[in-house]
Amino acid sequence: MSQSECNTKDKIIESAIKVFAEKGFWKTKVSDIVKEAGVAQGTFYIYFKSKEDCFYELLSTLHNSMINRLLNSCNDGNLSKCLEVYCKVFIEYIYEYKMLSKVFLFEALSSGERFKELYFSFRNRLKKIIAESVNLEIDDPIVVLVSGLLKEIIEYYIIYKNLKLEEIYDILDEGLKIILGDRL
Amino acid sequence: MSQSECNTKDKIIESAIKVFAEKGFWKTKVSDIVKEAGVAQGTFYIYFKSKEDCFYELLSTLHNSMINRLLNSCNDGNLSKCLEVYCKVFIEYIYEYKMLSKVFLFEALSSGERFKELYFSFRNRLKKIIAESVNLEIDDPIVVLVSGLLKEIIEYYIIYKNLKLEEIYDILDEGLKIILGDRL
Amino acid sequence: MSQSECNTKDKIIESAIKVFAEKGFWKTKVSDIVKEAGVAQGTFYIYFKSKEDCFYELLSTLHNSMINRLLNSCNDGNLSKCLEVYCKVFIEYIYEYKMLSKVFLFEALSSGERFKELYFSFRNRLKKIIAESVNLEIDDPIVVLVSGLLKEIIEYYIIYKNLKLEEIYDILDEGLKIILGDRL
Amino acid sequence: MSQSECNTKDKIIESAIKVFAEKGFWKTKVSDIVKEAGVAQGTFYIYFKSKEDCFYELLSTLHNSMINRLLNSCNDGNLSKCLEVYCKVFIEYIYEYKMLSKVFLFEALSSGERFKELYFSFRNRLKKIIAESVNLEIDDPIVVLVSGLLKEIIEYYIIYKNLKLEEIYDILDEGLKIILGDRL
DNA sequence: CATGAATGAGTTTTCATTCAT
DNA sequence: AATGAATGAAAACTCATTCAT
Repeated sequence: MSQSECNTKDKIIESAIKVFAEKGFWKTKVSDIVKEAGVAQGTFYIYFKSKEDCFYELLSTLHNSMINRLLNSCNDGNLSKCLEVYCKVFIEYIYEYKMLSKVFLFEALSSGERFKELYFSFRNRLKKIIAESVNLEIDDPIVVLVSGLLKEIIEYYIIYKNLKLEEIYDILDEGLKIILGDRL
Repeated sequence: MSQSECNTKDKIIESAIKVFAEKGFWKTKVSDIVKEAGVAQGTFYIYFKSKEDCFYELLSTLHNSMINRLLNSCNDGNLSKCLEVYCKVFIEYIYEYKMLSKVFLFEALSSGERFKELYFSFRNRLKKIIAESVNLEIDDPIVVLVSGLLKEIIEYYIIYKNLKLEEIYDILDEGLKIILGDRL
Repeated sequence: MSQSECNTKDKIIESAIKVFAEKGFWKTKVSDIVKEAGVAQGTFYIYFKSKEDCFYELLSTLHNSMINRLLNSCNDGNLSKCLEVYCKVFIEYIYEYKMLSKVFLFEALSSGERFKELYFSFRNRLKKIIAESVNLEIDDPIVVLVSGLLKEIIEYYIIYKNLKLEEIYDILDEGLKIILGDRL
Repeated sequence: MSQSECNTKDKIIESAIKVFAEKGFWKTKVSDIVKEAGVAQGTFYIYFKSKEDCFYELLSTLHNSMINRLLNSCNDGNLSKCLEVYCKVFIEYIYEYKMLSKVFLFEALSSGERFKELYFSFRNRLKKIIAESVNLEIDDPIVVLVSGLLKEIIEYYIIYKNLKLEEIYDILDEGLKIILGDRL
């Protein structure tokens, strides 16, 4: 890849992330993205087959980057220690990219079939990581509860109430304490 | 003539629910709704100011009907008994209107600011009912966990995995047992 | 005509005049007129074949009423005295129905072929009256000048500048003095 | 390729002028204009925000071009000579663009508030030029009469009666003679 | 690669008019 | 006569995508 090729696509991706985060999938126009990126309308279609394609690529990339960050965040032998770390790293990540996450976690489900699949594949990977960290099956009630707790924290306390990270950690800790009980 | 054939607004609402459930907010066209209802394009605009307005009215109605069904479902003096009943009634309702709920619970967040507000106001009413049934504050970790559990069950086991109602109840029960522990 | 028939049509006419005067031909909706009149949409079509027809009837009526008022305003043997009276009565009439006149004098030309014809037939009747009052042909420069003076006064000093009637009369007098010169 | 084939905006403007002249503001559809221009519907909206916007731009341009032609038509030191020249040049211009002028002089008043303002600003510029050419104030009866004479000639003898230019000049001369009297 | 003008199918919305009651 | 719900043909405007330069 030539340097300039790289830069142009990166510029577009950066802008796409920004605009999608602001407006959501359905309301962002390709023209918004290219204006933000400072490139011509046609340039967009050199790098992406369509608006949908661009969104899809962004989603995949973000999901992979999240999963990787999670996997690299805990090498502790103590398994249930890892669960806590995973949850905190995940929340921290979401917190950092609040607007983006809103789109990538809550909009995917309504952006078409392809996106629904992508979304649930991500959810499954996440649950598997949680499950393995406590040596349980993916459908174990403990895993279900942790997954629900995370979703609730993100939707309600990060996106809606916009609490500070410390307050959010407290809510997480109290939740995990109840779920894990003696296991901790 | 049956009731549904008689009343034009009802015919449109029925069709709108059906089409929104199938296609989601962004992909349904007013022309889809009126075709389904067997009325003229202009007729839609006699009863609704716009597609958005129609969606909003449907959402409000559905939310109110859900809340009312919940409130009428438990007169038991035993509070924590009510929690279980509420959860089951709620899940049963969602289960019954699976496709619709998908749109109304997961699409609202990405259909514009008005809808986000409506969604969270519904969420709050729901959490308040849950909280009161166990005599706790809305931000008590127990309430947070129950809310997350319900969300997880709906999103994963009803919408995605499409499990049978009994299996879903089992998951709910196991979850509640862990959350409530000795309180049961 | 029965009493109630009369009343309904009159109510509609009154409202039509009001709404046309406010919004002009193209921007008034039949629904505006009937709302103003307090009758049903369909009632309009009992009395008028179409919106255009209604406008046409109003125009004709108004024109006739103007012409009649003019003709009855001067029985003086002194011809050039009549010219002055005619001009003042005409201006007074226009002044009284300012908004309406704007529509009926300046909008007709752009509301379709039928209306253009009606407008010019009115103009001709008016010029004939002016011409006869000074014993001249319709194309005599004096008549041309008087007609132009009236149009200018209406358009500029009544509609645009919104002057008081006395000021307008002064302008008229000065204009007529120049046009008629020794004839006065 | 000729100039007019080359430039898309010019093609649209040319077509817009033609269609507006034929049908007037309210009856021309954007689809008429683009059909005439041989471009796609969307292309229109690259160059104009709306039909109204297009009409406004055309009006402004035409007005400016008229005013400029007038201002460049007389350098004579003899002021009242200039008045005659101005009137003839103006009438000649109108005569040349008969259909267009009908729309632009008589329709503007009924095409919305913006257009009314534009129309009267043009009228004022015109009257100022006339007034200055005879060293008088804009509200001097002489100016009022000249302005009315022009309006009458255009409306009645050009647009309605469709006389030849020479006949029209005769009417103008006779009118001016009466108005200016000894000043000539 | 990059451009950006051009495309045109697609969608919402309006409103004069009809007609069964 | 009166109603007003229903109609459906228009019309304006949008925007993802293409393609000649």
